[in-house]
Amino acid sequence: MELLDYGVVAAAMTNFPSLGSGGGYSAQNFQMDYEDSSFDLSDYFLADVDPAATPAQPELAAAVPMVPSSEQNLVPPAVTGNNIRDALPPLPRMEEGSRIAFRTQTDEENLDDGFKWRKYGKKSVKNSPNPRNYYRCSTEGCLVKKRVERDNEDPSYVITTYEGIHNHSSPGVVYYATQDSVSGRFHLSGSQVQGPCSTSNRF
DNA sequence: CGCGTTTGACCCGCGC
DNA sequence: GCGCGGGTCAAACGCG
Repeated sequence: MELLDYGVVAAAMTNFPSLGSGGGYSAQNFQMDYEDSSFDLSDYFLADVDPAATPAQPELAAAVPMVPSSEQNLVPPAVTGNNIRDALPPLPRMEEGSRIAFRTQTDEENLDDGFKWRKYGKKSVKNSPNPRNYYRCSTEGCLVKKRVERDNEDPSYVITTYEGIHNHSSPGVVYYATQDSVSGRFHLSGSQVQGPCSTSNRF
């Protein structure tokens, strides 16, 4: 298991833009699952969903711990009220085949992450009673895929695996990073904005 | 009618 | 070469 770099963090934000906001659910304790070595992906997030949390105050509290220690000097001293994409240092370009996975405690099978997905397949998986669903981003020209399956060991969790990077912005979601003055941690917040979907490339 | 879902068939890589 | 498992295709169907 490797630590995430900024590119992966950005991928997480880009691929999961409304985690905790747009879908009507909230994510807390957003962190890497360092212990889980059974997952064969290079990047693995654990997102615990608190259904009682208000959608208006989402937070992805582990943005800073995901930064490799060798690059922590790149963290800006304070980013309050700025777009997270402006606050972070230049991102390394993710290769096309990059993947990222989340484990989310939710009853929702198909999480609303702000993007429009089209289901194209369903397969039963060996050693798992739960089928795996395959989705493609329905935006024209976007080749991002995601797999969604229930956790074999704990059906209350849903494992969502994203493959690829969106070549367009999420419809109507903007991110803000704020820093907790007490803990020094950065908090990532998302909010819906009005207007047409931008199709410009990121960064 | 357009778009999304369902589902069986098909393809491909891998291990034996 | 064969079987198995994972991933994708595409026709049929449903829904607004």
